[in-house]
Formats: sequence, C-alpha cells, structure tokens
Amino acid sequence: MLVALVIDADGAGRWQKLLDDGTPAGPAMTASSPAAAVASLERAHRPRWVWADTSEVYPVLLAAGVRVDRCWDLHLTEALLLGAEGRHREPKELAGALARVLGLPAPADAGPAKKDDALTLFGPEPVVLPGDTDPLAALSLVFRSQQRNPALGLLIAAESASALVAAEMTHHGLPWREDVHNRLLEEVLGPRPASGRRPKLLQDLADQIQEAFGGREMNPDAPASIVKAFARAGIEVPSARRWVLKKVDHPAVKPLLDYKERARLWVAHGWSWLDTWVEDGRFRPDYVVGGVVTGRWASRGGAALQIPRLMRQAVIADDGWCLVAADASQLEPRILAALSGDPRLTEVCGDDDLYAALAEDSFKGERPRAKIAMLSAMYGGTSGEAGPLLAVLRKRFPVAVGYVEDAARAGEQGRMVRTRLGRTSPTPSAAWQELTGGADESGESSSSSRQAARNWGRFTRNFVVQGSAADWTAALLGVLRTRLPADAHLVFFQHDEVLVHCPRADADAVVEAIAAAGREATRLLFGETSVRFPMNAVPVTCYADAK
DNA sequence: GTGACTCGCGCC
DNA sequence: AAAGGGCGCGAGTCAC
Repeated sequence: MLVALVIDADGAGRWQKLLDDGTPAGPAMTASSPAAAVASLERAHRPRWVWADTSEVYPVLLAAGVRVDRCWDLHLTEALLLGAEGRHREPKELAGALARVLGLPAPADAGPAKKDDALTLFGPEPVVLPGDTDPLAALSLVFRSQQRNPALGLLIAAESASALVAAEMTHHGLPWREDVHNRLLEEVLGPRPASGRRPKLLQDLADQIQEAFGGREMNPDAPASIVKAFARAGIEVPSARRWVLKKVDHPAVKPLLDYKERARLWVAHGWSWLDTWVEDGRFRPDYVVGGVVTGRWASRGGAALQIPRLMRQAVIADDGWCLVAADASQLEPRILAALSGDPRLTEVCGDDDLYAALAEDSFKGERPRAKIAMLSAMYGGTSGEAGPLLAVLRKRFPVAVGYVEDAARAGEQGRMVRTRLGRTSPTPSAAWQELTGGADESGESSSSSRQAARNWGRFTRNFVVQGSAADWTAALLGVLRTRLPADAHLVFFQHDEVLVHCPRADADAVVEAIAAAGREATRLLFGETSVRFPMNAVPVTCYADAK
C-alpha cells in the first residue's frame, strides 16, 4: 500500500491512499496530528510513504516517537532519474523546483523563485502543474512520473531507506562524552584559553618555531608565512605541506609539525566544536544522503565524516549499553571483483585479508605493494611505482583491470558510466567538452586537453567502484534497519562502517543482524556471486576500541 | 564587512 | 616515497 503525506506549514497533516501506479485511491484525509495518523496507518498497513523530502518530513514524525518502515522520497528519486537520463541538474535547482511544486518552503540556497510558478515536471513526457496545484495532488502526479524507469527500482528503494536511516541517526545522536573530549583537549593543548587566544601548549610551540627562525615574525597558521620563513633561512619549499616539511633539515621543522598536528585538533574538533555540536551527551550532525555524486553520503555541520581517530575515545556507550562497530573490510576491491566477475580476483577475495592474498598471488608476498597496485587501479594512480605494479595486476587480473580501464576510457570520451544499481555519473561541463572537443589545426590535441580528458577518466574510473560500494552500503543499511532489535539504533555511518548503539544483552543479535544484512546486500546487488564480503562486527564500550 | 578563493588536513 | 578517487571545514588572503 502507498500513502502520500504532506505536512502543511501549520503542522497539520494530509494524506491520501494511492494505487500502485500512484493514482489516488481514496479521499484526501486531514489530521491535526500527522504523527498520530501516521502511527495508526503504520500499525495497520505498513504502507510505503510517499513524500517530498524525508529530511523535512521524517524528523517531525521521529520527534513524536513515530517510526516508519518504508518510504519513497520524491526529491532523491528525481535526482536519480534525471541523472540516468543524462540530465543532471544543480541539486539546489532541483530542490527549489520540487519545493515549489510540492508547496514546501524553498530551501534557503535554492536560488530565486521563478515568476511563472506553473512548473513543468521532469521526465521525458512533460507534465505541467499549475502553481495552485494542491501539494497532495502534486505528490501523486510526481510519483506517477517517477515510475518511468523501472530499472532503478532497487536504487530508489535503497536511497529512500538511506534517507530514513540518516534521519534516525540524527534523531538518536552519537553518544559523545564531553568530559572525555575535554580531557583529551587538555592533554593536547593545555587548559581552555580565553576566546581569541591560543592554547598554552600551542603558544609554546609557536614561540619555539619563531625562535628557530631567528626570532622574526611569522605565523605558523599561514602556509605562505611558513614558506617565506624557510626562504629567509635559505630553504626553498614548494609548499607548507607536512610531507614536504618532513624532508627539510631545519630546527623549526619538528616544532612546526607538532604545532600543525595539535592546531588541527584545536581548530576542527576543539572546544568550540564541542560547544556547537554536542548537547546532552549526543553528537547530532545532519547527514546528506545523495550529497556526493558517487552516492556516498555527505554531512553538514560538525564534520561528521571526519572524526579524528583520537577523538573516537569520546564516543562511549551509555551505561549498560554497548556500541557494535562494524565495517566491511576492503570493500572496494571486492566490489570490483564482483562487478567485473574476474575469476582470479574473486578467488583472492576468499581471504579475509584481501591484500595479503593478492600479495601472495602476484607480489611475492609484499602486501604494501599489492595494496598500492590495487588502489592505483581503482583511483587511476600513475606516479612512482604505480605503473609497473599496475602492469603486474593487469596481467594477472585482466578482467578486473579491464573493467576500470573501460570506465576510464568512457570518461575520457565524455560518456557516462553507471554503478551497479544504476546511479549515473554526471556529464562533464560544457567547458570540458569544449576543451577536449577536437584537435587543433595540426591534428594534435593540446596537452591541457589531454590532461582534462585523463582527469575525467580518473573520475569515472573511480566512480564505478566507489559508487557501487555506496550502492552496497545503502542496501546494507536498508536491510539492517529493519532487522535490528527494537532497542538497537544505528547511530553512525561512514562510507563502509556503521555503529549500532544497543543494550548489552542485544549485542549478539546485532552482530548477527549485521552479518545477515551484509549477505543480503551482496545478494541484492550481485545475486549468487562467490565474491566474499566479510563484515567485522564487534561490540565495544568505546568506539576507539574497535579495530 | 562580505564573498570567493586557496591551502592544508581530517575521514573513507 | 608521496600520488591517484570522493568529501567538509576553517584559517588566511585578496578583491570588492
């Protein structure tokens, strides 16, 4: 059963049953409390909820204690459909257009509203909605137009489920101990300084650095100032990057590298981060599903997907609870094996440590070289030893390497590529087309043209792997959220790892649910593949104790 | 003062 | 040793 739902500006809800094809199947109903209405329909029918934007609607329901099983997110779906049609649009433009069609408040960054508020629906057969179309009716019309590509059904379901997970994660929040975070900051930086002042330990280092440079004024926070200071000391450095400075022999280097490391924590995850992002023992970032072209999630606020390893010590389960930390080990090469069907790589995937097995197979047991070779194949690395290593890989795994090289060639020629579930790479910009479009009078393409082509090829090469890995994790999340014990909550997700917060007694059940979800994700994407996708899932009290 | 830009580094 | 994919974000810098 399908039910379309809008929550009006005054907080009232309206809903309407739809037939499978999206045609209204009953009268529009009104409810002063949408949450109560949703809860009751959910109990009775477990419908798939059709709504404009999960990130707008679902938090309202969650705040009222209501969870839903399934949804169809029109906004995310439209982006997927348009992409597959080669009609990628600016996401904010899409958000603005849909908001206007569906009567939602326009996002702040949506750009100017069109004077003419009659809107043409997207899709191959344009449907024009007058500006005064009732939003509930618009839901049904947009949903119907979105049945235009059945091949994307699984991707749409996974993306919509991801949106539910994201809202639930923000709702529950990641357990975060302010006292532990404060202790870590004091160890690294000294006591909290007055605002606008450097912490004591940083200031000490800054003084040492300046002294090493002969006492001349310089700012260790400004890369240009660092480069200039070394130049005055007779040392030319191309930049102030850590790996550049590491090679320099000068007394300022050691304190400078120490300064950079500590300052990074202060700036990115210091006291002001704590003040801003942690409340009542929970870190609640906004996750942005579909925020990355490849299908990975992005986040807004709090740099949620870049929590430094050190700070994971502050992520501690509540009393009597635990965190089950799980990650898919070496996900991307396994994805490549399954995508390409390379028999020898599939065999290598039989080992829990894929890189060790790869090293044994092809690199005289040298694991680091095996890893560089595989990463170069997936990322398009060219430098240093990547070339010869890649040649070895190509010889031993021609099917797998051929797969990514085909993707690279497609990109170089400006063609689109797709992930396993059908997410489509964007088409390169008009400027790119222009630049790579043709040869000059002498029949040669310019070096900048060739470079632009190669760059886009690296992007599409990686897109098929990274994006298909995102497909896999989206499927995993969608399955997992329906299989967790009632009190267990997904509280964190980062590309290929999840954290589940649950009562200790549920830990074993959660570990088993994660393993089962991994198997099911693999089956949904690849059917009966023999590629193994091992999940490490371990109950811990503190996130830092995982791995 | 604001906004766009670069740099550098955290995560996968 | 140091270069290949995807991000967010804050400081510094410079133009307006």
